[in-house]
Amino acid sequence: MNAPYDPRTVEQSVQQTWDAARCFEAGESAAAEKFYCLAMFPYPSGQLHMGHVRCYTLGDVINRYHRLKGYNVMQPMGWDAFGLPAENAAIKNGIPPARWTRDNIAYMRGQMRELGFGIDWSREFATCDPEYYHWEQWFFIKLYEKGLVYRKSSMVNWDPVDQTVLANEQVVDGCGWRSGVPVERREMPQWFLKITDYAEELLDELDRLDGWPESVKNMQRNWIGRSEGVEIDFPVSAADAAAGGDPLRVYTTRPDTLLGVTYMAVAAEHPLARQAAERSPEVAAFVDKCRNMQTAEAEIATLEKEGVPTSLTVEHPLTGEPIPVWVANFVLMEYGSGAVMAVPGHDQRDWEFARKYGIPIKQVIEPAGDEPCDLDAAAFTDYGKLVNSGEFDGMASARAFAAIAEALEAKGLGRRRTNFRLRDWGVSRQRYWGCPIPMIHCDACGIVPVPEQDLPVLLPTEVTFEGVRSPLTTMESFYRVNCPQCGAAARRETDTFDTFMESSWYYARFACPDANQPMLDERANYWTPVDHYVGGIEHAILHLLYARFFHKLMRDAGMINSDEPFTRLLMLGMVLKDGRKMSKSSGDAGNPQVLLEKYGADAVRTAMMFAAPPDQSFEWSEAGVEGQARFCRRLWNLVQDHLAAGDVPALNPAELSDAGRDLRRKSHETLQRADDDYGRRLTFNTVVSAVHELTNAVSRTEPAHEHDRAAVREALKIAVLVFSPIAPHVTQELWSALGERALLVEAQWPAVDESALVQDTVELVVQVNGKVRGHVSLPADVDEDTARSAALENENVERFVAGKTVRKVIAVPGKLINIVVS
RNA sequence: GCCCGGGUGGCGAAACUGGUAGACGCGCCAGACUCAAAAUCUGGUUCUGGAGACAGAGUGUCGGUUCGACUCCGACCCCGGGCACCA
Repeated sequence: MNAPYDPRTVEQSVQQTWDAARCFEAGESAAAEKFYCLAMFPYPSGQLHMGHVRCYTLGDVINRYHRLKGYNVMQPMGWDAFGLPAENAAIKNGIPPARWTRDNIAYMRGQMRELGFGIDWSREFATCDPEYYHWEQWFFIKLYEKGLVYRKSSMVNWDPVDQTVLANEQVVDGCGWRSGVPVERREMPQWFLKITDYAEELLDELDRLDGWPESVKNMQRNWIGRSEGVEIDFPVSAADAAAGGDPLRVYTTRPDTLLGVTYMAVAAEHPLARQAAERSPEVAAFVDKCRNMQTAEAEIATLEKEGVPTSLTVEHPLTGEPIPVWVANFVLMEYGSGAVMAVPGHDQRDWEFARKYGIPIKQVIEPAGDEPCDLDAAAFTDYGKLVNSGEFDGMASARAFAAIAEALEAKGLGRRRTNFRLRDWGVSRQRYWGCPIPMIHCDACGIVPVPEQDLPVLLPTEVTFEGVRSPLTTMESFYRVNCPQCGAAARRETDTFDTFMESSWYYARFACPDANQPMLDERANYWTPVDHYVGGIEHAILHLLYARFFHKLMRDAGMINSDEPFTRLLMLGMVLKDGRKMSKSSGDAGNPQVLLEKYGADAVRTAMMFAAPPDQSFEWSEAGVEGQARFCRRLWNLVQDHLAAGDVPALNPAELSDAGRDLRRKSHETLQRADDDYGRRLTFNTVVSAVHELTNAVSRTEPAHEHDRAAVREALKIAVLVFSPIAPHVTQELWSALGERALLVEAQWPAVDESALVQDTVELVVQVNGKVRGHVSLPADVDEDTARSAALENENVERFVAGKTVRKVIAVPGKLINIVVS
């Protein structure tokens, strides 16, 4: 290797070596501990952007580090291939989504190979492969049979541009996440997965996910949103009961304020509101207005709180007093029972509403301490002590909570209840490019699942688009079927699944991508859970929650024996360009291909790792790449110069000069520090710094003799090995140049030689009143008294101590001495 | 409004357990090599003063704890993310 460093040549040849040796093909083995390393698979949008480069480089660094540490590592890759952009491309350019997707995959796979990711390509699949979605359909039917799937007509978010239903989470600020236009509300029959059955477990298990960032767990906790409260029935007053007798049911987290209720508020869609509308034109007009407002879907949050009184009253469950019922626009039909008890004294929203409409405000809680409380200015919303509450007076809120709950339970008018904010997962999409929902609608038999032997329901790939609507809805060959039960003409479901379905279990399928009977086999239990999952912060809630849900579904179906899918989680910050998230529109600066051709994969990977710690968002700039290309070249030249100077003897620490010993200490410090940075801290930016420092130390070292040159060789080998997870190509080439015959990916991370870390002399900082005034060099095992007198003898220190009284001397062994004077 | 992060040179950042703030890199400046340029190498580079040794100031702001604070505590300002008529 006497040639000058040419990254493209080196990288191609090293990649061929890996391919020939099939280094990254993983198999189940009892010989070493398994390590499943996974980065979130990409949507095949066309080409990689810098966000992808960051994500998969981080994944690959973790992969390669764990190989060096002796694990049996598996790092797979696949494609989240269903989704809207393929359809949009088809509509725009007339290319069928399947072909567009396959072309993109081929191109992006090539880019990943060029970047040198150590991926087990034998496991690759795309979610649009029938062999994959076959099992998703199969599992959906199993869940249907278990009662975890249901069909419900419900209000949905309708995107008028994309002509499809959006999940709540796909609506951002009232607009579709892709189209950007305001969503409308429509009623439609939809398929739902009962994720709420698992709400409790999904929440509780977060406490045990020690390998997850606290911020992500918090986001999931908020999303699931557990609240502890009481469900209370307010009987309809006798005069109104004739119209239909069901009590008005509400849910509250503050039963301690029950005696402060002065009105009830129900949603416009609530049955009581409809009932009142029949009798009162004012109420009917208001209910109508609310519906229109929701259809227009403006900024709900800034909406003025409005309502109308009905002539209905209910009875207070404890006192029997009549309470007026209002229809209010701030009550959500979808949450709880669509009705609330209003306590204007102790809820700010209820307070504002009461002030606006002149409804009485009654104080039932007073501050336990000295907090201010002026019900003319605002509601008092803290917990406190009960007043004006009869037998409950004087109780603290917490005790009153229990006492009032018991009193209600005794009367049969209430019960304690845990509520969740989480809703069931609507999985139907009125789109073409997705997994067909394996159901058949028969006039006689109703819903009939597609029989197992007829799976998969294949998505036709030869289609033509007329407008945005799914071609399936007009494709007779697809939807005209005979009912599997009665044989009569029936209609196949033409909706497809939300693509979050595919990404909810792909990680398990990678363990056994060819499993046939059924979707997973015993290999899934060898590889899962994923030991380290890497991906973008934008998936902190939905994808991760759905995947956790699916894992539990697969566990309860007997296919998986763990509770959680991802043991350790690394959430990447975003790669920004001009302050915005990187995307296709970012132009050349965001195009890794240009950089790859100019500087090579090692430089691009290193620059990306060096730019910032992984969890931090940062603005990408090309400037750093050139610097890292320079560093690769320096390392290359350093190794060449070293080799050109001839052979070295076996390392003998006893023969080293001071310079040799210093270098050797630096080598082993680097090894120790990098091990911690790679394994525990996940700060790969500081690994790059550490390798730079070691390389600088080698450059500066002037070997006194051949023994020192042996220390230089050791330093170079450590630098190369430590650097290899980040820059795997150049390091492989240098590794073999340094005389190693086995591949670097098969090497073992060396143990730190503790004796090399020992220093005979240490430099102590001397401070006077906390300010650095000098340094003293002393033997490492110096006693404290000697250190003190040496510090006081320091010339510059003397100047600051002279004429003053030494009050105290603080000595931190091996670090510093602080002399306190006055 | 509530819940998380974060604020350090011209720039990206480091300082992990309270112990030399600015490692490492980018950029810039100077020098070497060169007819010249690029590349490469060497040195310098927080600010202010000083030829320099050195001194003073300095990690968003104000205050506190401590021999000693980027790090801990209290109040506040700003930036980013998440949630939000959730009863």
